[in-house]
Amino acid sequence: MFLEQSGNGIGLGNGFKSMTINLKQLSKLLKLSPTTVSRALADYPDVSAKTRARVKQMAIQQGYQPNPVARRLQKGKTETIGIVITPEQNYFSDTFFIDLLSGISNQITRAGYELILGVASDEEHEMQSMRRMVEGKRVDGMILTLIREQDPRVGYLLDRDFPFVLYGRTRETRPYAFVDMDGKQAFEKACTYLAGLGHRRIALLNGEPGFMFPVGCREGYESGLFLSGLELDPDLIREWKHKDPSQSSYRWTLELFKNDNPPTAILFQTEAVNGIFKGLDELNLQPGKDVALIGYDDLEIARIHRPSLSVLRPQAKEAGQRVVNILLEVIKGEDPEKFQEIHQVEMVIRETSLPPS
Amino acid sequence: MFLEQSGNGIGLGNGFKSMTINLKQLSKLLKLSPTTVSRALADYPDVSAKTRARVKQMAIQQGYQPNPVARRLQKGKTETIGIVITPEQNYFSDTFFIDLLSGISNQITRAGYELILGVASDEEHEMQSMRRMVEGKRVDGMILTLIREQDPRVGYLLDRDFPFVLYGRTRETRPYAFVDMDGKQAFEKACTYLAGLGHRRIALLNGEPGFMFPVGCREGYESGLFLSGLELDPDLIREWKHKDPSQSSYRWTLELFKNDNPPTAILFQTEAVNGIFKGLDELNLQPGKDVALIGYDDLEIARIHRPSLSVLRPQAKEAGQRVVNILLEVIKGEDPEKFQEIHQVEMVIRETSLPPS
DNA sequence: CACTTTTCCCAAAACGTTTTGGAAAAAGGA
DNA sequence: TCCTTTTTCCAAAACGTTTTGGGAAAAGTG
Repeated sequence: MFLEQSGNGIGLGNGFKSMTINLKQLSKLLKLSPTTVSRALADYPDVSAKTRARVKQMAIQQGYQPNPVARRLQKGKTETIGIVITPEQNYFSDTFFIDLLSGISNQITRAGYELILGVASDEEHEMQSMRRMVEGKRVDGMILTLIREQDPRVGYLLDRDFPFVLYGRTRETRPYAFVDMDGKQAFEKACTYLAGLGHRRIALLNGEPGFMFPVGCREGYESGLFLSGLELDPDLIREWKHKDPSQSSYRWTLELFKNDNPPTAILFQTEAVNGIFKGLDELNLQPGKDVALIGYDDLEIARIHRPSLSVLRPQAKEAGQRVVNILLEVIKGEDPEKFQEIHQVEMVIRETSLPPS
Repeated sequence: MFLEQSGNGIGLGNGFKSMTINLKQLSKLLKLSPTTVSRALADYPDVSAKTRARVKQMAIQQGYQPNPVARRLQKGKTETIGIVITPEQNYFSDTFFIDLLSGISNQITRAGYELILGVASDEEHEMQSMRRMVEGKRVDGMILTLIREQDPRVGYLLDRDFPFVLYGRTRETRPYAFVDMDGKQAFEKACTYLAGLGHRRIALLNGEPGFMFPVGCREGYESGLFLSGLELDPDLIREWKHKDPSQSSYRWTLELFKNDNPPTAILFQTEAVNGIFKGLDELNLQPGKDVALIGYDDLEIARIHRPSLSVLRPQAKEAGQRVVNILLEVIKGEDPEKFQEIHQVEMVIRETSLPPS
């Protein structure tokens, strides 16, 4: 008897039985105008408490949910934020990135937003994918990860005042919003800890230059050495490659111990641990016993290996949530400069950080 | 002089300088109606070749891109497809899943669609996230991965005729579209290969029951044994846990060799390789030399380990692309029953598949 | 009672497209 | 020339919301 108009239920070409009701139908059911129903659901003060309750109850009973596409058009917002990931960089190593993504996703959902994902095979496609999102008006804001020292994405977004937040930092003088882990403080802490145990030859097997995160790690390493009264020896610093962390770190491990005065401890990103273990094994050195190890990131391998690996543990999930909350503020129009967070990194001492033998 | 109306360029609350032009403005520039411009760009035959060319050129020059939100509202489609992933299951292990996702993402972009991602911590949230996408009219179709034997998601989507495609299969009598790897054929091939080398005691370290993919693996294993005239020995079959593949497979490896008549070869999912290597090491057994190994999935560790691991290699990227192409057909209204694909799995012989010593 | 204020509701416009259903102009046919 | 067909274009409606700008009724005030 009602609902004679607006042939609903045959939305798509296929037979999807849309059992959904729209605003007009709902308002007819309530004998109210669409305006009032809309405003009742949005808790506007100019609709009486009684009708508001009535509207809300009927909405629940009918399972009404406003069509997000229509709302987006009217509001001039996509209620969507974008992220582009690159598989080539071994970034999905175990739990770290997925934890970050998990924090991001949950917070986005909580805000009623959507997360759209791009997967790009290289830097060029990464930029292309982002431009499609931005220029195609598909997102209200962008989240950037795995930041490079010179990162064209940041300049691009700054140039058009498009809202974005970095997980990480870059070399850029204009202010922007970011959430970063205090890699410097973390490596400083790990380095002074090892020095405190009596280690005098501490090596750094760092991430690939060009990316920003190894920069902080190195600063912390150098600062840790200095605070502990140790000399910096360039022979104790090596960099593994993103393309194959295990292979390159394996080779550098072997090389580090060709040194006349080899290290008694190594700091590194946990991503590279397989290669280090393999190298040490080949050299008949026992991890933890003959060489102390502290990795950055608490991956599964770190926990299950025997001896278990001491690590620096960033709170990826929390960081992801912060990134989203900040981005939502920036989208609202807040000044990005106000949102520059550096999160502390916890050190988890397990079995590979003993004094030198 | 033109463009006096519709204050463009101040879309969002922030200062994003939208340098975009909309259809109305473009049509005014061309001294044509929006209708004609829209139809020209969509290659309708009822607009002359001359004006069509003129329109297209101006569109490019002005950088016009139709607002996707407005198009979606009018077309009654979201041009979006959804996927929900669960981090708890160690699914992001290395390159496999990201390859699948990469294939999915690229194909979706090519179709002008969007991929929205949900991250759920458990089965309940997984369902919740999917329902939000489906009932909230946020997607036109769903992609499901990591399928369980009894998977409520499939029944849910079938019940409401909502378009979806599985990567994998489930126990469900009603027809549905899927792309699956031929795990059975793969394990059969690996098993007969090992038997052909002279192995008589071949173990299976399989994935956790409840999920669908170990079912095919086991079938192939049993069939391979049968074809090779070998007896099935239940003592040679063990199952690792998704929560910690390494730890559980480590324990099962030790147990397998407590057998009076231990295996000379092991078939398994590469995900569990760390635990197996560790177990063999502890037993002073050399992988490849004392025990032949073939893993399912070609992860980085398989390639870089010495000896390198022989593997069964599914073409994840291609599968991802097929999943999307099929889903787009199903969304168009094609019968899902027509799209049931089982992809062959390649065997890559490396160094861990030698005859028994 | 007359006037003002507050409460509660709604019609119409707007968001930017695509589709519908012509209509005018040009071309073809007798 | 007159009628029919084809070509080329366009005004208006529609998609489903939210927002704007009132307006009628109720309540308060003197």
